[in-house]
Amino acid sequence: MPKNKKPQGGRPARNFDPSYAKAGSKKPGSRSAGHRGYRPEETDSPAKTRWSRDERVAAGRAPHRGEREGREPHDDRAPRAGGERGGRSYDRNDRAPRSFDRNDRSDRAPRSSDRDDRGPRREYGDRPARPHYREDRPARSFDRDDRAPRRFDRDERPARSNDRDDRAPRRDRDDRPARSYDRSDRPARSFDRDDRAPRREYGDRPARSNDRSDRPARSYDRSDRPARSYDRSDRPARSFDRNDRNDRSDRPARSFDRDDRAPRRDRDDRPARSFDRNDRPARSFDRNDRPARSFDRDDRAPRRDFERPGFRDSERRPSSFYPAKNTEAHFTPADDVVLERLEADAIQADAVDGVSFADLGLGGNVVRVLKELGAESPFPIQAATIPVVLEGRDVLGRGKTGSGKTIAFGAPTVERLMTLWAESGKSGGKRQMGRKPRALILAPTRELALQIDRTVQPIAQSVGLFTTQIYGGVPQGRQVGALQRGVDIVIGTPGRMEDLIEQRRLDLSEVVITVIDEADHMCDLGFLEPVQRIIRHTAEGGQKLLFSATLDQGVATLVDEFLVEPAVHEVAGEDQASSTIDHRVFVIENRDKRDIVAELANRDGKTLVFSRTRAFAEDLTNHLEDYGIRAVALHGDLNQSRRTRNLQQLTSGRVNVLVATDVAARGIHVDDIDLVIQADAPDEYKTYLHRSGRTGRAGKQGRVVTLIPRNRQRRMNELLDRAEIDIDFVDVRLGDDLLGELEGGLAAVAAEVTEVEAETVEVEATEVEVVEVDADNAESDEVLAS
DNA sequence: AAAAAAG
Repeated sequence: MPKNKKPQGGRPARNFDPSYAKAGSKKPGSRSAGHRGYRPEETDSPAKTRWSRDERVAAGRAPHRGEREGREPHDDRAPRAGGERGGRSYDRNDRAPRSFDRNDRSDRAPRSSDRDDRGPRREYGDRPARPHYREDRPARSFDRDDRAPRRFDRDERPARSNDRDDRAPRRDRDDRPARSYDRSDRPARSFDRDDRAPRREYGDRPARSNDRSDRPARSYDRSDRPARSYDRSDRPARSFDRNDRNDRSDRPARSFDRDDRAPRRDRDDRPARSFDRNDRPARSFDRNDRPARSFDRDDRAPRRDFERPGFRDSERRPSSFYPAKNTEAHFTPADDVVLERLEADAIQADAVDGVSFADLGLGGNVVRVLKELGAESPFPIQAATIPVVLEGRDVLGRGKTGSGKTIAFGAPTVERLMTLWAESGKSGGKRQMGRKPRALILAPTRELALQIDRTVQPIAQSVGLFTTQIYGGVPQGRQVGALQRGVDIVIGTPGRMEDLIEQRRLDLSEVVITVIDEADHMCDLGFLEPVQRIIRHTAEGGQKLLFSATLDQGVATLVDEFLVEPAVHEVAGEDQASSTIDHRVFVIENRDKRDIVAELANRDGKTLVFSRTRAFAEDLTNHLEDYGIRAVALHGDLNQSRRTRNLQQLTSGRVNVLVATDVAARGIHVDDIDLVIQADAPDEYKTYLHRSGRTGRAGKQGRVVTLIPRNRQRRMNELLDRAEIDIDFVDVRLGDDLLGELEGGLAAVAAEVTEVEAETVEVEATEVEVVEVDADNAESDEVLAS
C-alpha cells in the first residue's frame, strides 16, 4: 500500500491518521481525556488564543515567580509539578484529568510546541496514539474518580476491561504514602549541587580555586620550560599494544585520585618539556623524509605544492581565510597523537594557499560544483583529508567547528566512488534500478543529515550519482522509493537506517565507504551500538571515515573494530575556542534566567539559545515571545516538519532567535549566528565547544554567553579548563546593561586567544596530555553520576 | 537530559 495514502474505507487507522486531528475537524484528535490529542468539546478559552502575560504569571510561567531555596529552578519542571504555582488549586482532585506523562502534553492548554499553531492539542494530536499510554506509566497519585467520563469508544478496544474494580492493585492509590507534587514538601531532593554528597569530595581537594587569578603560577611562556623532547624514541617506553590500552602503568606518576591531582596542575614539575620550537630536534614538514609513516607517500606524484621536497614555510602566503594568527608563536604539533596508536598529521592552516581542489585529486565536475557551493579553494582540513580519502585509506579527521568537514569527506567520497566504479569497468552507465548504495554517511541528528545531503547531493549529481536521505520522523515511502530506483549514497540517522535494514528495504552489503560524522558523539551511549550494527552491515573491508571537531579517545571502539591503519588528520594549532569566538560567563540568579536571556536576545542579529531540556526550550520560547521577541524552538518534542520549518525560519531570517536543545549543538550551520546563549550550562566541555561552534563559523566573529547560577561556578571552571578556555566570570543582575556587558568582553579577546593557543598546543602535543584531559572528564562524569 | 524508528 502506498505509504502516504490514508487507508481506503473502514476505520482501522483512525488513531494513526493525523488528518483526524486536523483543524476544522469537528471531532478532532482523541476524544478521551488523558489521551494524546485530546480536545474537550468546547473549552472556556478559545483554542488558538495565547495566554496573556497575566495568565502566565498566574500559572507561574512568567518571570519572577518565587523560587524555592536550594532548588535549581530548571523551569522545565514547573509545568509538570504545578503545585507551587500561584492562583491555581493545589487540590489535585478538583483538577481536570491531567497527564503526568511528560510526553503527553495533550491536556496542557498553554503549552504548545508549535509557535505558529497554538492549539496544543492539535499539535500532538497528529501523532499516532501511543498504545501503552497507560500501562507504562508509574503509579500516579491523583484520584481518578472525579474525572470526566471517559469518552473514547471502548468498543474499539476489545481486550481491555472496563471494569475499574478489577484493576484495583494498580488503581488504588491510597495505599501509597502520600505522594505530593508540591515541591515544598519533598524532603530529600535538592538541586543545590553543593549539598550533594558525592560532590563534596571536590571540597576537600587541596589547591583548587575557582578564582582563576590565584592559580599557582601557570606559565604559558614556552621558553621557561625545560627542554622537552618530542622525539618519540626517547620517551619512556610506552605501550601501544591494544590489549594494553588500559594499562597506564607505563605512564609517569599518574593518579586518578583527585586528592593528589594538584601536582598535575603544576606544570613545572613535568619532565623536561619545551615549547620552544627552536630547541626541538629537527622537525621536518617535508613528508618525504618522514621516517615511519606506515603508508608510502613517496610513490605518489606530489600533487600538492607544499609536499614538494624542499618546500619551505616561507613560500607560503598567509591564509586569506583564517584570521591572522601569530604563526611565530604557533606550536606545530609534530607527532601529535590524539588517539592511541594513531599518529595525527597536522596540516598548517596556511599550507593550503595556492592549492586547488583539483590539485587534491578531485575531478572537474566535482570541483565545479564545489565552486558553485561557494568552496573556491580547499580549507586546511579538506586539503589534509581529501587526498588520503582518495587513496582509499581509513581516515580520522578533526577540524574545528565550521572548518569545512562536510566537504572534506563528502567530495572525496563521491570522487572515490567514481574511481572504484571506473576500476570495476561499470562506469558510464545510466542509473540502474535497484542499484545498491555504495556509500553511507551517518549523522546524529536529522537536521544534520539533511544538511549533509544538501552539500553532498549536488556533488554526487555532478557525476551522475544519486543520494537519498534516510532519517526518521517522516514517512518512509519516499526513502524506500528512492532506494528501489537505485541510490549510490545514503545519508541519514541510525534509527531509520536500522529500521529499513530490518525491513530489508535497505541493503548496505555493497557499501564500500562509510562516513561517521560527529564520530565521537556517535560513540556515546545510545548511539554506539546502533552505529556498530549498521556498520556491520556494510561490506567487509570497506573504507571508513570518522570526522568530528572533538574527535577523541571515545571513538576507539569503532576504530578498533572497523578501521585499518587509519590516517589521522587535523589542523595544526587549531582550537574551537580560539580566534573568532568571544566567550563570556555570566553568573546570575536562577530566577532571572529567562529575563536575562530575553534581554540578551533582544537585539539585531541571529541568536541561538541552548537549553538543557525540551520543556525549558519551549518555556523560554514562550517567554521571549512575551517580550515581543520573535522566537522559535527546535527540539525533539516537535514533529519533523516543524523542526525543519523552525530551523529554516532562523536560516531565512524570518526569526532572529532559535531556542534549541542540544539537537542543534552539533554540525548545524546557520549563516551569521553572532550570539550563542547557553541558558543552561552544558555538562560536557565537548558540548560547550560544539554549541559555541554554531557561531564564529568560517572565520567570522561570534560571541558565546553562558549563564550559570552561583553554585555552578566550580563546575563551570572545570569545564572551561577542559575546553581550554580561560575567562573570568561576571556577576550580572537583571537591571544591568547586559548587552553592554557583552561588548565589554571584546577587548580581552586578543589576550585570551594567545593564551588559549598556548594551552591547546600543550594538550595536543602528547598523548599523555590528551589522555589526561579525557580521564579528567570521565572522572568527573563518574563523580557526577554517583 | 537529549538524541535516534514506528505503513
